[in-house]
Amino acid sequence: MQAIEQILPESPRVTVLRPGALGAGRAILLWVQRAQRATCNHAANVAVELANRLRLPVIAVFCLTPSYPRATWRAYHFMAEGLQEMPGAFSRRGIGWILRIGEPEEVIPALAAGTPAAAVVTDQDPLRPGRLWRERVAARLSVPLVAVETDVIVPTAYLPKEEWAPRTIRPKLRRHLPHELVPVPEPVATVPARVREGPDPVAALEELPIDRSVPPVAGLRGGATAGRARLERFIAHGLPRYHEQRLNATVDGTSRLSPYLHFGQMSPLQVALAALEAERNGVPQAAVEAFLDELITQRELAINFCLRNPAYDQYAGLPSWGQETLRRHVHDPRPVIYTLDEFAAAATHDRVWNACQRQMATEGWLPNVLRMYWAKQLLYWTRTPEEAHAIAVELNDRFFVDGRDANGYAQIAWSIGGRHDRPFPPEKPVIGLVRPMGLGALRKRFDVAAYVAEIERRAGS
DNA sequence: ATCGGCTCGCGCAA
DNA sequence: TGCGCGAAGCCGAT
Repeated sequence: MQAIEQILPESPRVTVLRPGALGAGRAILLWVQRAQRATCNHAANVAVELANRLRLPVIAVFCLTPSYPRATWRAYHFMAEGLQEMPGAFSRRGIGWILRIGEPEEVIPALAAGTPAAAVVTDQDPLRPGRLWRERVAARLSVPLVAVETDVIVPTAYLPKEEWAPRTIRPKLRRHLPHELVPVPEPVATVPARVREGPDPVAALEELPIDRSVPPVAGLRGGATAGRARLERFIAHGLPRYHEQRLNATVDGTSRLSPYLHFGQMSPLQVALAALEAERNGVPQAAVEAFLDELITQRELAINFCLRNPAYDQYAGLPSWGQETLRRHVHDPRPVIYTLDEFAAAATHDRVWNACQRQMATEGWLPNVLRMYWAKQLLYWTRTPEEAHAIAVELNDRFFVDGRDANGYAQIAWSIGGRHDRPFPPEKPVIGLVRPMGLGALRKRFDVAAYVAEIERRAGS
């Protein structure tokens, strides 16, 4: 039997997680985990090309697991709406679909043995839970496992070290963009798979032991179709003035695509190509440049942080200068201390902060500039910076539809401890040299009172 | 209204 | 080894 390494495409996106000879299987399994979409998916392409060569069908599998840390009804509902579209979307490429409830390390090896599969192809995830799943599945499989990276524009293999700041990663990413910012092919399976198996994912949530205290967001729909509609709306209305308005929390000028990107319902490449297309159609270059810096530089810096720093969601993940300066001020008096529950209930003395927390709790989203203000204020109202960091992660992951995401962990590390940032003297009480961000910074960008009034109005109605 | 200075550490030039 | 410069700030001088 042929070794898997010999028939895979030579690509920095492809990693063999379990080497070996191809099994005498009847299908290639495509284990869908992070890239929950049927198009613009390099993992699906590798699976289809491999299967076509072996004259086998491709079957996509998704494991709906109840055990994901801090799994909420809100996030799972959004994800499940996306999963509902997948059997149809995959069938247009001749790919089958199986949805199973259970842990990947049980479901995937059992399915691979039962089918039987010649090999398993999956996507990549920079976060700890996804990496652990892949390790455990690889250990239990008896056929090869191949991971294909499809949720970054520039493959992470080109960035083997932890990057210091946007200015260090930007030129490295830029060098690769001419080669990476091109449409991906959409090969169709020549041996179609007709299998459609598994419960309706939204209905299946009823049975899962997830956190029901955080309900789905009213009026927000998950899935590739809703994501595409939002992308088109953003390109038409938000993108042309993005460079002027992205820090204005009272204008809906940001893309709000992060939940769709988080669950892989959209590909960042597809979004970037749409922005470049808009530039050819007359959208100002400065606007597109500012947007692509968020989508590519900042997003892939966050992914690099999570992939290369084992403490990405912990206090130890802050840079040493940040930890040291916070340490020096750990005994500075704090005017008031709140508990996690008081924060979660938006019950502080700060109306602006409470408005942020309220929007987060009801809409599962917050404009970027307010995420920073929100996180930085926690330093003043907790006993230690470790506690501030832990509370930020806890509330981020509980309430945001795009929680448990590399972007969130990087943004918290930036806000609280200056990761990817620099010191800002003079040294101030509590925060030391960490860049301050008070109401003044917000007022420079938008009408803060109008923002608070709008959130309080929505909460009252 | 705009501007420099404030600190730290990286990346590059020399 | 030196030098320029930076995720979204703040303060005070002009």
